[in-house]
Amino acid sequence: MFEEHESYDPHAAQDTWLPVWNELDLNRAGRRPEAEKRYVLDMFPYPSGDLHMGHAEAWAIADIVARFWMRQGYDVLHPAGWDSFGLPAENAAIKRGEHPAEWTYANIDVQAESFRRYAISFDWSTRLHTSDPEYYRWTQWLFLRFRERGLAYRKNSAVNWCPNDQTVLANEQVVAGKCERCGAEVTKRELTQWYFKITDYADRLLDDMQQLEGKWPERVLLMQKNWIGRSVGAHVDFTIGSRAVTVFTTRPDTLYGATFFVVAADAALADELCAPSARAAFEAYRAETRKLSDIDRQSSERPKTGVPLGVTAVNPLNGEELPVFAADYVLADYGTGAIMAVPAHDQRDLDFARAFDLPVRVVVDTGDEDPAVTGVATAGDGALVNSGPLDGLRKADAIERAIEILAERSTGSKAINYRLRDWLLSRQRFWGAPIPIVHCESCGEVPVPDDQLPVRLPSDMKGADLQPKGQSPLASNEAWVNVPCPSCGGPGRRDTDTMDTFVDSSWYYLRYCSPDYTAGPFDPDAVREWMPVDQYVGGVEHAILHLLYSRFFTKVLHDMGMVDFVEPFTSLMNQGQVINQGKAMSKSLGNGVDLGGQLASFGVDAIRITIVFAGPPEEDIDWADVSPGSTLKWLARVVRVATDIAGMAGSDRDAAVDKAVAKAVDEVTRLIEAHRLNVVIARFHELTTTLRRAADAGTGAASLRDGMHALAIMLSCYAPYTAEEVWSRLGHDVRAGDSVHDSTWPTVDPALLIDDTVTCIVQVAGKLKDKLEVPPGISEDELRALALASPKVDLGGVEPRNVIVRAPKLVNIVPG
RNA sequence: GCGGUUGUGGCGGAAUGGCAGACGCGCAACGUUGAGGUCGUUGUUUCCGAAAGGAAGUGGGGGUUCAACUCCCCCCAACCGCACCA
Repeated sequence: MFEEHESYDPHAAQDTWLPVWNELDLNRAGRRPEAEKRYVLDMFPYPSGDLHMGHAEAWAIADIVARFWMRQGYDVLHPAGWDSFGLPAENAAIKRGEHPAEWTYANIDVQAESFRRYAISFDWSTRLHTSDPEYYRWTQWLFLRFRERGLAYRKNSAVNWCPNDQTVLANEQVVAGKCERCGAEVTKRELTQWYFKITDYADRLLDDMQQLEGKWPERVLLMQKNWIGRSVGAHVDFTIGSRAVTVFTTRPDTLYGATFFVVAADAALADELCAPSARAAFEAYRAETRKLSDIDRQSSERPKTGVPLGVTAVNPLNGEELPVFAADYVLADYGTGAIMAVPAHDQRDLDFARAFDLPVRVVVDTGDEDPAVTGVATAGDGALVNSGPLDGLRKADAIERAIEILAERSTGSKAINYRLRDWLLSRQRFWGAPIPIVHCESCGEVPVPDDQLPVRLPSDMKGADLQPKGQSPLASNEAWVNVPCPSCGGPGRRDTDTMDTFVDSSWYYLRYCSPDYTAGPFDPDAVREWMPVDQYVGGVEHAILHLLYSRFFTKVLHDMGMVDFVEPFTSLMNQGQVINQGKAMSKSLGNGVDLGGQLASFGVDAIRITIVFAGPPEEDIDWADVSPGSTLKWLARVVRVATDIAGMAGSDRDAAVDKAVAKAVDEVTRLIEAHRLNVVIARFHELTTTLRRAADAGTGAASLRDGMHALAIMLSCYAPYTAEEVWSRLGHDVRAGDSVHDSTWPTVDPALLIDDTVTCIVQVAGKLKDKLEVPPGISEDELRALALASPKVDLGGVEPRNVIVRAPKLVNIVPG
């Protein structure tokens, strides 16, 4: 009965509606001043070339949430910006003989255009770039405030060094002993560097996770918890010569089992303690240790090595003298860099003891075999033995008692230690925010006064000027480096390091609330309105870098009185990766899928829907398993059905259609709220089929029009162009401002959700035997009788032992 | 080694105590068409059966329950994170 249709051309729809939307500007935050605020945020992109499949997934997910909230009447902030400082720009600049800004801003323009075409509902007025002086001015300002609070400081220590990128790395940027960015093996260097004192916030970073429980992925919270690595134990003072040397231990109960003492070979302490007679051997060993890369050093299969330092340490509990060794299995920067070794109850100590033929003394009777014989240390619970005043106590009690005794003698106390290290933030590279400090012969470290910020990067350095040389390229720019000391006016030199780009990204979500604010990093009123972020979306790879740093920044800003919350991101979703043929896309495998090509073939909407329909948002998508072609077919079907319905005259209603629409809207609403974005598409398909069939039947025109409106509005979150096309065909004048993207989520009449009859399952011994259509209000007794009367229920004449009735849905008959 | 996640048709996935396999891909058939399918309809877990129907079935084993993909215990496999952190 309906006319033949021309096939739906998604690209024509894109060309039609995108310019109209740009004109209408419907995604502005603050459009609904009276409404409740919602803040949706994707982890902002790094401008490395054009958008790829990974971007397409992350932003599709966040965009659905943002648009859903807009349709629901919230005032939504969905901002756009770029994390635009960083190494790739610098490397590209060296290769091309340019300034890094050229490559960076050209890429940003490409990505911005792609985001627009990909129909992300950004409020473009928020646009920021961390490499803009207007932005990094405030990154520098924050650094200075942190420094005033003692949270940014300089120290000399052995640091992670990437020989390829020629820069230091934070602990978090070393993955399995390799540079997170380039994969080169990380080595150690002794350098003076800037640190943020994140360890001061270790406890609060742990404790405040309570607020995130259930709203952040469990595994992210666990990763952070393990990364912070809180250990409860004791500090114990041993005496070596005339000095006290403190160790950290979680097992003070095993003090009587200590048979030797170990100091980290690369710690200053080892050097200080070393007896003259042992010096030559020690220095040779230390030199060996320093040559090892982290990746070698961290292997637990490596045999234990070490050298005696020619001194002894006195155990404060029993006065025993223990030989002192320097070894590389003790870490210089964990605890105090020194340990008491209890080989019976610690595997590493036991391995060392066996290698060096040292005594093994059992002090906890765990019921296991003697570690000295088996080579397996026993870490379990048991009664203390050979331990003087601790004998007979169980492990937990012995730990407490040992600490009491130590405290009485002032040779120890309860202590908490963290695996978390301070955040090394200085980098010996060019394309980052300069550290706003001037070094002066007479005044020392002098902060650049606030009114002289930003300390701008020089614009005249390009290409080979930026070549890494072990110190920042800025150091060779004499005109930039030499400035008068802000304090005394004498000759000064700028700090030539730049900040880790993770500093930039630790506060961008605050800047988005008032991107043009000039009186501070953000307008406190705007932040009070929008923050914290209601929905944050990003990859799990940032579980311990960006997310931990941002939480730290927020807590510091809270302590400074600048924000009134302690957690920046209320809810977090980690989207999965887009892979191909079972493997991550990579150049070497040649299995990359080009987003631009996919969009050219199938259009934006088909790709967005294909991505979310492929599975739950947090699961990986294998592009080899999906079929954007069939998604496009369905979109075309929706447009056809809409066109047919738009052409139907009449005001008659169809109760079945009304019910189906109400149910679909009700379910879709709840599914989106629960982030079950893939299941929503199934409901869309079903609703489309319902409308198609009813339209073919030719009745209920008014119901069909309402139903198609509801579908268009819901679809607007997923397939913005197709939804607008449908909306327009239904008679709305989009150009005049009547856009589906300014529409309101359909309301549901609760009466329509109640069915006249319910399907009741009849089971015998838990197996399905019959289905009955019954009124929803049926009584238990009626239903029981009805079920027992079913011809499908054959009990062989035996009385049922039990009949479970869950009216009106189920009857389960348990035979006798 | 420690910690965690996941395991459902040929495939992606639905169902989180109550009809296993929604929805889609693929495959097949029928209709429409001059033909084609980016159109419409139907079928499609496996085994037995012509059919009606029956049996089995959510990685494996055990348990709780009237009832288990779902909750509990053990095992296996794959993946992820941390890894000499005292």
